[in-house]
Amino acid sequence: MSEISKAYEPQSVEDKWYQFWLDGKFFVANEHSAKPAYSIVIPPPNVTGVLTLGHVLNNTIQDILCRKARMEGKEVLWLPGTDHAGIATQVQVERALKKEGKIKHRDDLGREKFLEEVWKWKNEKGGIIIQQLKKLGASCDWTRERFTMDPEYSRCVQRVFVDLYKKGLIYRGKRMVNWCPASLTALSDEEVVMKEQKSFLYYFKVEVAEIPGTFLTIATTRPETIPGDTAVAVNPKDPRYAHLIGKHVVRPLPAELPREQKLIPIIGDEHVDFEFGTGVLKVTPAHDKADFEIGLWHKLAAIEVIAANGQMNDAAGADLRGLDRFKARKVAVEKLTELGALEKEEPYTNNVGFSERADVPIEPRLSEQWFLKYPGVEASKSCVAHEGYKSAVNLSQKTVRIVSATGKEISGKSIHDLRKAALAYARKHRIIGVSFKNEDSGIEIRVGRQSLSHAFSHLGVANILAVAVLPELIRSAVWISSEPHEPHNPMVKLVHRFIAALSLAGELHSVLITAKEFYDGTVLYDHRTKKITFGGKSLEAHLPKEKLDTQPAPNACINVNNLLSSVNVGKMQFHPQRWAKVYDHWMGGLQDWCVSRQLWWGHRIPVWTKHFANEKEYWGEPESLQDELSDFLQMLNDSVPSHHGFPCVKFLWDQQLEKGLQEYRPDKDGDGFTIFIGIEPSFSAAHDYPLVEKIEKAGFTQDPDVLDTWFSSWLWPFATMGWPEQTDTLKKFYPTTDLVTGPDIIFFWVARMIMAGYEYMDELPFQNVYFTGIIRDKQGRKMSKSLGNSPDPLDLIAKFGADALRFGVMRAAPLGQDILFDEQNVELGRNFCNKLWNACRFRQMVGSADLPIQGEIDPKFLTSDDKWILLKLDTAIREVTIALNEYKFSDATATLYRFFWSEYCDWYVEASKAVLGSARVPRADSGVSPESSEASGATPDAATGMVALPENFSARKANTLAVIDFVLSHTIRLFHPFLPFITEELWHGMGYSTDMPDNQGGKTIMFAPWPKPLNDDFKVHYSLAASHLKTVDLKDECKLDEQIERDMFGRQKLVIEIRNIRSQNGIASNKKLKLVYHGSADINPHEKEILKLLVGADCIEHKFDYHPAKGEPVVYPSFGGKIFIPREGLIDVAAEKTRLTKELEKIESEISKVEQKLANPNFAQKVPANVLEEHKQRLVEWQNKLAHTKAALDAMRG
RNA sequence: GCGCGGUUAGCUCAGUGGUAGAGCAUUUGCUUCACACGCAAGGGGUCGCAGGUUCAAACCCUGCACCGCGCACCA
Repeated sequence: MSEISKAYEPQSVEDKWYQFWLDGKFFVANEHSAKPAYSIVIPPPNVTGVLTLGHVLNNTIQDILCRKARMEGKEVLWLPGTDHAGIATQVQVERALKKEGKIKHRDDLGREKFLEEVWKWKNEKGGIIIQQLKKLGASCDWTRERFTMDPEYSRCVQRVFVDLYKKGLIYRGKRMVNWCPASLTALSDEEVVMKEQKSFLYYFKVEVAEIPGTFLTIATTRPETIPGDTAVAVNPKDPRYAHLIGKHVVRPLPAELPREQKLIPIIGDEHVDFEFGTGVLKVTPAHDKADFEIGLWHKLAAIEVIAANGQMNDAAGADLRGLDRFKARKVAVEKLTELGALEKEEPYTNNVGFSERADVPIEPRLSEQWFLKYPGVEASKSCVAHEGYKSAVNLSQKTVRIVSATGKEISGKSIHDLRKAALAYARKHRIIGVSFKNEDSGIEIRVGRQSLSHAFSHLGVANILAVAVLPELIRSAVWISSEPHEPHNPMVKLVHRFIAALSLAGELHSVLITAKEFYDGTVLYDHRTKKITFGGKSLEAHLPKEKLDTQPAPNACINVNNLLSSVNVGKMQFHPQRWAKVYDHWMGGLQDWCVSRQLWWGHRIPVWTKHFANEKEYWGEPESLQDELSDFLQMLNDSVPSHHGFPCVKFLWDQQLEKGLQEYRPDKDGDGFTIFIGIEPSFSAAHDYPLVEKIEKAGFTQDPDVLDTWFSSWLWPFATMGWPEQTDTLKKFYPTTDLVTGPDIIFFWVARMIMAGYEYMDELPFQNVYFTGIIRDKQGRKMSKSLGNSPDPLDLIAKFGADALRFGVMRAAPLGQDILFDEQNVELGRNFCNKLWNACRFRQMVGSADLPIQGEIDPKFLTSDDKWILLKLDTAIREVTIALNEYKFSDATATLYRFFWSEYCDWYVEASKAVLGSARVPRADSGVSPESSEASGATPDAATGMVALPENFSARKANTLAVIDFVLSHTIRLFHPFLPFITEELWHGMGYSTDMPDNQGGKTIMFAPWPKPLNDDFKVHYSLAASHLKTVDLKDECKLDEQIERDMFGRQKLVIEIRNIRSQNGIASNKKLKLVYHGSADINPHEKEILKLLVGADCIEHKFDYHPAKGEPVVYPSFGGKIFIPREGLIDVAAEKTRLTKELEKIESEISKVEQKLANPNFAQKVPANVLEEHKQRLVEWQNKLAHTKAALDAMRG
């Protein structure tokens, strides 16, 4: 830092240091290191994406965590990479090609050519976001960068696909799927977003065929699907229509069909809500999920009337054929009107599913797809910790350790022991819990892995209805299980019975049940209000009143929570924890995942198929096929290294699609069947492999579909580390430590990674998940390209610097809240960097060449300011460390800001100028008046009138510099995770790196030790504490740090008061004051110098006897005496009077507040002693002030 | 419908029962020898509403209102 510019210029240092870090290989993780591991896998951004503020937030957090971990001596792996983002990328490239005029549709190029274009695009744009992350300072191990379509990664994806098939979890099925007519692909449920739509509800009538002249009126939002209706459904309990079941109606469309072809049955189905519309439902099995179910049940035909592209097909009839589905809706309404069938239409608001990507309404469509039943579900369900227990539950090896929320630890030899303890506890306290075993609903409350009945049977307790559970245990030992797909009505009934049972038992008084199967509805009995609520509503809504009347008098409280099925319980922490509930809810209602996509860009499904028209055709084939395959098998075994661990070939076959669905196959092709051959990794990716060639020669073709992008993303934590081999990287860094991501992909990604982790690594993929907020603009709107409200982070970096951007975003990002982004945040970050820069610049300027950097601090010369700032540093280190451990990044930045700016710069540095800035500094330890030059031991220079340097001056100055260096070298390290660039620059520039060992900060601040709170030895040595805390008797000895704090606080109050008087009296800031101190002994000379400096006085004259002018302002220092502030010329008596009167009012109001409290007899009686004392003390202080202020006012009158 | 957040200064937000806080914005005064990307001093709040518990409530309990989000949905 030889050339120090006045302002920090980030542009001139950032690139330099990033290159320095890369050159030094400081980001590279060593899997053979002996250091403890810390790892994060990056949520891979879309390969063709550009950096957004969301990425900035996300990756800054990860970088902070990684950099702190490095400084703590951990071996850090931050594994970066990108995602191929199937649909997004394909759409993007397609659009670009169209724009370039290369194609009108992707079919123009064909699959192979189109994919070439995508790869080209990827190779051109793929690096952009990576470069941008580097600009931000991200300390990723770039040598390990991965892409989800890297050959090795693809092999993992294929391997998993085949493996899951073999486990029976992947199947092919003809199902209702969410079809996107724009991208022409199926979507998973998660890719569909519901949007409210204003539309119309159309009422049209149909004639009952068997009873001419009788009409049914049907309400629908989708008249265009009428040609696809194959039934009309009514509720069999509906008296209006029940008698019509079994008869038929005439479907109005397509109008041109003969009447007999339009007869559809009237069926009875419980699903029909007779409150809604007219109570008559049209059933369109081919275009509605619910109707499909009804169709299955009643064996109805399905007529597809909407084609894949969203246009009506031939079956829709002459009027609608070829029309877009929305145009068709209008036309259908016109047609109904024309036929006289339309009765009315009314405005109606309903929710319609939209394709998240293409933003068009999805079409439920019958289609043959690959589905996955999720693996690893059981372990995944319970692994996320909930509020209430601290996660230290370990049921393995039959030993149990549970730490309750209260910190109380319960230990037992086994779950069994705990149950016994629970029972004993319950007997003693006569507390009752309840277990249900309900065969009908399959609902059971269990303890541990066993049902309660089983668990307690050996104790002779039969038909357990009531079982006691230790309150601390309940949260972790009881859960209610049921089939996730069961309708939850029986559960609710059960809860009612539960409450009734408790009520009758007359023992249990407050119950809180939380079970995911109840959608976390709660049952709560409040003993104060004597009210029970369930799911937020009063119990009256659920239970007959007479049951409530039996409620006993309350005196106990029990919590019952769902939980614990395995050793994984609570091992993973979500931050903030509330997302655990969202996760649980989703896990509780898992639906099979449609994993195939009708796209080109992605992992092509490694399955080859051939359809056989009949058995003969089939039997003609297999021998040769078998022979060929066994040849290849042999060949592959020879050529593939055995440790690879992949079985080479596996038949996948499926003689029939799901039987029940046959009727819905659009291509009724007789009794044919299909053989599927799944090919495992290493081969499917490369088509020139002979195996594939042979298979294809035999007439098999590869499934044209690709896998959902998330089907590759969910393997990210281990597929990036060399899985399926047990690599050293995996051994060292899996499970990863933290995952940082947005809550919007909790289902898409987080939950699925957890399941994959358990399935393939037998272990959770990460220990902590931090969910960031969503970045919004100042008005709270989501950032979006169309709104143009998303600033380019690179522009911000160019304007303010990467550190400023990081700091600004972190400061504005409280845990778990959305962030309203404003450029002012970044400006604040920039200002802060500048402050840091200048504070260091100040240190450079006051130092001199002959003084060492980071000299030893000599306790002998330590002033109270020095001690104070060291204690504040200690506090800051503690606060920042705690905040980071709790993922409270905005708290950490707030602490750093406060400490550095308000405490260090505003007070400490300013005061230190008394020592550093002027030569006329007397000895602090002399204890004599500096105004008397004889006493100070220095003689005035005859020529200048200046006092010569006391002998020990340079030692004192050096000591102050040493304290400054101590504080700065710690502060810079505390800042490093947040502000990597400027801190590296300062670390070297200030010379703090020179004393450090190479691997601990000598080369780079990245490995400098993370500051630790000052220890007792340090504090005692420097008189920051009276003695080691454990030995000190607090009663006798006033704690030193408290004394230091008090003194400093007193001085700050005094300084502020004098400054205030200056300001209120209109004394210009640049005008030096001449103060008078009136007291029995003069102020400590060192203190006096500082006071002069801080309030802008050129002298404080000590007088034993002083008669102030009328209205002369006066302040009362905490160390006694009075300080007068004389004004040359006229005193503005009125202004001073106003000031004092105002102050008086405030004092009086405070006094009355405290007095009122103290006057309350209950207060003195019930309040804790220390609080009482505090209040009394406060009263005394205010009363003192009152006296002073009154005196001052009096003086003004007199 | 169910659930989850939120409601504190003009704005963005801290604040887990004991004297209402920060940053920004704003007003005033300062080219004070680190920093005008700065220094100093001020002004500004019945803590969404209503009850309850408590000696004491922004904080705990109950209800309500409004804002945001998620899930599930009836055509």
